[in-house]
Amino acid sequence: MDTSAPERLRNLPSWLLTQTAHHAHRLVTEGMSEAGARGYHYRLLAALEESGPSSQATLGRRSAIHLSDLVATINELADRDLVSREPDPADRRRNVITITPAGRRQLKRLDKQIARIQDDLLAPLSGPEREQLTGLLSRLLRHHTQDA
Amino acid sequence: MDTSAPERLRNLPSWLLTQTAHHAHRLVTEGMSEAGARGYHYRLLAALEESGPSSQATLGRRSAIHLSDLVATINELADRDLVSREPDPADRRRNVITITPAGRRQLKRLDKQIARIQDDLLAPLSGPEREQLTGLLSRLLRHHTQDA
DNA sequence: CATATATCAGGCTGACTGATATCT
DNA sequence: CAGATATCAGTCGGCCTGATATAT
Repeated sequence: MDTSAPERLRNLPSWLLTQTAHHAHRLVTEGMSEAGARGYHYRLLAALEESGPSSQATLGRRSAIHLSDLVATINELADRDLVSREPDPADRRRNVITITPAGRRQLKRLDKQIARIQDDLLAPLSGPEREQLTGLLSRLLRHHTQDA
Repeated sequence: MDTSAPERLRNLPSWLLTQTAHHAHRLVTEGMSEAGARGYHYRLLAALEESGPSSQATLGRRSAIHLSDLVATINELADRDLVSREPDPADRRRNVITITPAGRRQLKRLDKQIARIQDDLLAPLSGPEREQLTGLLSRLLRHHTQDA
């Protein structure tokens, strides 16, 4: 993961993207693990806090986590009492997932870690450059998620 | 992998990076698999063609592929006769890996796929914007690979 | 002796496929 | 019945750790 890679790759957008993303991912993973969490936990807790108690299916859509992975992620969070999983009396196919007070506290910790990480990640860029970058990436993401 | 994700994430650089990288990775994987290859094959063939026959250790450094994965990757390429693996008479610890004529032809095909993919990936951006993006990403990558 | 090289077994996260049972 | 929901088992690429055998 160190040396400078074949010449062909050095200015290749797909290469630059995946490599920088790898560093971003590494930083996030490290930051999350300092709080005993991982990426999926943050995404799930954030989705829960923003949208309120939800079924797992809804939560999967909102957190962009695959349903089959959601089960395990909720298990992990429920084991730590950061979320609760209750059967929905109104529709017995569903579970209602709710963030607990401890979950909100954990989310706050993770929010702080995440903010710190952005700064590490973007360290070499000026304020306007950071906005340029996020603007360009947003447009790419929109393009590739909308039409596919 | 579809809907719009928690609000917190939508403008988060680490999120934007990993998500766009995921699309990039998907496009590359699809493009490579149309030619019966995968990402590591391209990186390895490119490193080999650019630097000539090499030991596996050297190749690992040049292709940024982990030594433990190199073994399997070379196996796959050697099975298809795209590279050859010969013991080095000068240093019997080493294997000399060489790209074959078929390997060069395959590399050319992959080069074309990769070029096409960059265009898909960056479709919504203008020429100057593409340069902005690669410039910013290059600086990030340099920063995070140098000092760590 | 330490070092370099190649190999193997295995783990991890994130994303995904497919099968199944249950309920609406 | 079709459709939604939750679950479980397993795959995959990319990246990584650690152990081992061999040669320098």
